[in-house]
Amino acid sequence: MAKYDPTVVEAKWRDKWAQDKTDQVDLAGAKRPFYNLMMFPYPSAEGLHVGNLFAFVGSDIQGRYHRLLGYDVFEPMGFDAFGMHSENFALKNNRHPAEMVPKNIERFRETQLKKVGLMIDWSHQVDTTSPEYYHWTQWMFVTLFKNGLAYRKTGPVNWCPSCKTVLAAEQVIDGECERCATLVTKREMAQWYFKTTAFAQELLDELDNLDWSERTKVAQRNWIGRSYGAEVTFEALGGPQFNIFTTRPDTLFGATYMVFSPEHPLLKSLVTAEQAEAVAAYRQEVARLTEMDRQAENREKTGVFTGAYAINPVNQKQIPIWVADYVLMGYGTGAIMAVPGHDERDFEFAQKFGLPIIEVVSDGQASHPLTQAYAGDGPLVNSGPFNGLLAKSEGQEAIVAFLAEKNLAKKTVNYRLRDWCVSRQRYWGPPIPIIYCEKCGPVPVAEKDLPVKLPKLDDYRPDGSGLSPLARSTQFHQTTCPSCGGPAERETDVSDNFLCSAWYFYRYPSTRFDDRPFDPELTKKWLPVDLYVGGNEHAVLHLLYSRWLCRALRSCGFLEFAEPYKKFVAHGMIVRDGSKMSKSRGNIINPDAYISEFGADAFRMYLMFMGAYLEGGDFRDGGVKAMKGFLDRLANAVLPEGASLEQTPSQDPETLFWLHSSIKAVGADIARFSYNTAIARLMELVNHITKNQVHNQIVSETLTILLAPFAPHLAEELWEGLGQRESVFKAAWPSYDEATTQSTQVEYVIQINGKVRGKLDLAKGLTQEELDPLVMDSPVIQKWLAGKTVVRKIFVADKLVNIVVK
RNA sequence: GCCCGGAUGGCGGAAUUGGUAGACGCAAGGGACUUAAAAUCCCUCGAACUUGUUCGUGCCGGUUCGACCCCGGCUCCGGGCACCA
Repeated sequence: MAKYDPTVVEAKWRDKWAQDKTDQVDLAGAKRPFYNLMMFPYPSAEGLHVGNLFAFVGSDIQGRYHRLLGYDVFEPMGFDAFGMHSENFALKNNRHPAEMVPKNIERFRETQLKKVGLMIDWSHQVDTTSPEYYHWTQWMFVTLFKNGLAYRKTGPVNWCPSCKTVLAAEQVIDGECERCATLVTKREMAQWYFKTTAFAQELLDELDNLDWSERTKVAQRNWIGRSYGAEVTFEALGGPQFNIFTTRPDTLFGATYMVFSPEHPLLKSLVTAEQAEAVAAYRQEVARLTEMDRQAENREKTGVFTGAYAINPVNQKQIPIWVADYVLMGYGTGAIMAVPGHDERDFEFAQKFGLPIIEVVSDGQASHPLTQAYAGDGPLVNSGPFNGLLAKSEGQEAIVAFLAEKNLAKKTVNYRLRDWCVSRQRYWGPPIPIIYCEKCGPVPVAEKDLPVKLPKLDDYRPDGSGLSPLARSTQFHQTTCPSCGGPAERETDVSDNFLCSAWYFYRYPSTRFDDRPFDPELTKKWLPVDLYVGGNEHAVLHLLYSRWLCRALRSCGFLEFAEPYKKFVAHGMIVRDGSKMSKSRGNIINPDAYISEFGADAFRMYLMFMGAYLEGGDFRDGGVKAMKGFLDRLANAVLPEGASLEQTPSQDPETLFWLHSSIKAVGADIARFSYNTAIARLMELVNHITKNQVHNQIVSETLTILLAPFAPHLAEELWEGLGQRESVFKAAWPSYDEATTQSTQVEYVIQINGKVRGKLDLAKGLTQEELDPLVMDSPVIQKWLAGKTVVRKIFVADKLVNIVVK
């Protein structure tokens, strides 16, 4: 087969696959289930971008490869269509998301996704905006609420003034809104939270046992942020007791003042009359700051004395209590003991406000004024009975034990992770299924009344009032209490879009059930997901939320496993000509144009060839065309024009060597996601076949199967051309003979003092004794040995001889 | 600041355990075919010079018979965390 027309060939097989249901799997009857999941896209109006395709194709190769290995592969696709991305886009274009989103989905699916040659079982789609789906998203909420894992609380929240909604901590990136990069501010609001912190320890510990990309695990570990320390009880002079958290209880004797966070509830009762005004002013000033301002790098410390004193439990010293915004209410207890001698921040603060600095851990130098905080280890000094103990290894234990006896300290663990704020004051999301009754309080909507349908509001703009646009619909928010039947009001916020995506993969196998979110039998059979491929940008968002939800559902008795994904692989990012793709640079790749000109197969192969899949790649314009050229050569190597294929197996040792080592290498490369080298192997095999005019049925069939995961349309066409009736994906991945992959001849490298001086083509498996005379007699080596003394000879079997001379 | 990655020809990138650096491809140059071009095929392609030798995997040093690979110290780039006590 010479040059082929990808438009014709690909359309033919697309239709045939649809007609024959080639990509569908018998979920109930599958014997070797393999759940191959890719991160579902949000159907933006711009259409599928090349990053989506890069991700999908790399995942699809795994799906197709596993199918050829004999697995029943389930590779579903869906649309993550609720959320601010869709809504903001609709707002910008003055349209209604309920009209725009279905059109985008249609376009994504029909004119883009289906043309890429993904092995998707379209009979099990998920659309998070359909009531059949968000029925169960709401059920998740109700279930979590009933099991004490969802609660409502008033407190400071992250507010995006542009999106006019609150955000979860995970959605605030460098103080800015993840969606629109507007500076996030703090606002006091009543919001719904999920208790993510309830499983912080488990989520962290289990990372060690997961088969995940290491960098994803590192990101999660950082985010969960566990630190060991102690909670110590101080007493305010003539006032209440309060707790502080510290990771350095060994430095307790060095505490020269205390700091309360401006949001600390105890502050009001501590402040003295003289300082009340100053503290109130300071608190107001802090409240006005954006998150960005407050956490800005190198920002000078600010703070105000409260007038109150605390008693240090180790030595009964009275130390002043300050309020400062470098102490955060959301971490630990919102109050700290300040040890300026051994903490940089406290040191800076003490310097600025002239507070005393005491050295309690010796840095090994004789007595000297401290010019910076010393955070190293060393013997305790100025610490009464504890002097001389090694601070970190001995002092911590001893001082905590001493206080614990009086019930004034205990060892604790603190996490950076916060509970997940799930309320959103927006329109385009699943309404939170809660009803507020004056008598009964917050009551979940009865399961029989789910879903709470999102009403069609013509004016769905967020108004910044702190209430969702749904609050403007009396018809929506006025209802009756499910518990007592009295008049009640609905919650009008919708839930965070990340709730929709935290459970979608449970739904795929069970899309045909409308009386349960997921079927226990099918879930048992297909979950957890065997392989999940996606972008690392979700390392602490989607991946953490879905891990948490899995544990939550298990603790509620709905799942039998704790981790949703057996294996997660983070693919790399694509750049173009060495720089990031962006609209402003105008260097966005339009996949459709390449696909219509060179075909999906050539485009898939180029995407996989341009770099390491796990690292990402650099897209160069000529690449797709060159890849089409390779596919033409490959087609002609499989079905040579003007020649017929010999039907008996090839006897040529060189051809057999190439064939078997290609099978071995391509399989191994796919297994380790090294697609670029797998394709390079295919090129080498094609080069061998072409150069040596190998016209052989078995060679052609093998090459076709090796190609199939990468270029499925062309593989089908060639397979048919080879006289096969069934899909190539019903064939089996070829096996290879290990002995044949080992050639009998080996090139021995001869080094003199580690430098290559010659090569000898000899039989494999020679012993040092056999090889030695051959090496020593070879003229090239003789030349180098002349006038030298051989000191030593290093022999590496089947590889090299290194002669060390003087 | 702390924690992860990474740096290899003109370019994208290979190198499975410390053992031939530059696989595979792109671009470029030369040639064949052609009236010509396109397409295709063949050859060359890290650098330097004395043409068979020296140098060469971000920089400096070390270990080793031998280092892109291991160790110590840096520089730059990408990512994560960051006033988290």
